[in-house]
Amino acid sequence: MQKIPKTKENLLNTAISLVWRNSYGLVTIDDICKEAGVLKGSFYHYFGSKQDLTIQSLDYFYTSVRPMFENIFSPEKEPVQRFEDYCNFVYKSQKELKALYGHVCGCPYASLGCEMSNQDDEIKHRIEEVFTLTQGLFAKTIKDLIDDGLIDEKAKPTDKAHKAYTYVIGVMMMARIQNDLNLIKREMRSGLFNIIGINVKTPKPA
Amino acid sequence: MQKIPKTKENLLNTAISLVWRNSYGLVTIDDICKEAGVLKGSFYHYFGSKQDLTIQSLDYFYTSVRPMFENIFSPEKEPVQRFEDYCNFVYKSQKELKALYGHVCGCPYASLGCEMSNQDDEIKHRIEEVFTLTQGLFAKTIKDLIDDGLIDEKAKPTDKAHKAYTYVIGVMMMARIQNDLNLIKREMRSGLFNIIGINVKTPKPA
DNA sequence: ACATTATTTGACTAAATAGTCAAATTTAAT
DNA sequence: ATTAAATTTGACTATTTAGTCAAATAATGT
Repeated sequence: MQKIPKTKENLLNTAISLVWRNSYGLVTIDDICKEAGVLKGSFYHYFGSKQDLTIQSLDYFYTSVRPMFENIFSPEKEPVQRFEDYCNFVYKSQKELKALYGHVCGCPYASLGCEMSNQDDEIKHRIEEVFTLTQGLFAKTIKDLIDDGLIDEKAKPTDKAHKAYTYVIGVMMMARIQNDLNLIKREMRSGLFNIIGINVKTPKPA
Repeated sequence: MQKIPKTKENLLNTAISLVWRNSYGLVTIDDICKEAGVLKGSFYHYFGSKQDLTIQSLDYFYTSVRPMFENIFSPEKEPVQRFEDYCNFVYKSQKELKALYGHVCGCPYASLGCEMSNQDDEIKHRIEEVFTLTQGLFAKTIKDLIDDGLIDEKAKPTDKAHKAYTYVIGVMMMARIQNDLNLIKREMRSGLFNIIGINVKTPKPA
């Protein structure tokens, strides 16, 4: 873990924030510099282009997301609880973002991927990587549900995980497009549990 | 139905095509004019801005999509068949687009909505309208499934329709991001039928 | 045929944007 | 304290982009 210069980290965080709540195409290098309070020369000292910055942002962002996800999906927890925690985490994060920026921002990987993955293979590759890892966490949890006899094992865990994750991306998209936080509250957990086959009752308090 | 001048229609179609396969932010007015073989002066004769063009494109595009959807979801057909036809239609369209442009283009409303609906309320409004209408078609079909005794009626049709449509949007996003047509083939029908509660067997030949 | 309206042309401006660079400054190492 | 490396500064260029406009051309109605 090499330490990142302050200005560089500032630019990375600013880029993530701006692209997440707006879009890749709408955010210019000037925007990022202005918001970060950094001059253009400094930007080009650390990054070769917007594409370069974006790729480094994705890597940088994932280093902060990964440990959270591994905590949420920790195998030491009850599998149902992992999905509960996941839904709560997503809702809480999106609520914070909406409070900050006035918009439901959705999934940064899905939004960026939708816009950019048919333009840039490096971006595409990184996003697919995140998708694969997250689906892996889903699959492991579903496997544990089966092993615990909590759901029946008609479908393969990886298949269920894939469908469940696809649904989650759908919810995040709809919530962003319609700028509706309640969509996440109402539809994320219930739909996810439906697809996986968990008995849907009122959620346990976090 | 007033007739649209040739040049204007050309610009509308070009804009739809370019934005669909790339993105809103990446496509410039110059791009659209160049691709359409139209000079900028003509562009501004018909449209006031890119935003104006986009809104008119959405309206124009939906006039061609709507009758197709109403045919697919015609109440005279068996309800299961409607969903079969819907899946086949989506797959076929995306296959054609991929053959033309080399990319899975996904749902134009969802992609544009993701990028633009927190920037522009008029665009957002039109996209939500399409979503509402499509979910209505889903809900009607699900209601017919219940009436025919083909699925049990635990959940409300509108609720199921909403979850089903959310899943469809998820599939379209994943297919676009990963540029993978097979995702639509493999996951669209099976996931949709699962959520709705239709017995999933091998699809009937179209 | 004539007048009116719609459309097209192409050159134009102004602003935004990406990217460069040498010199000045700060930081870190010996 | 001195040197070397890293960082910052701010002014610079070139290109792209949105948008304007008056004149020329084409289409339409009478």
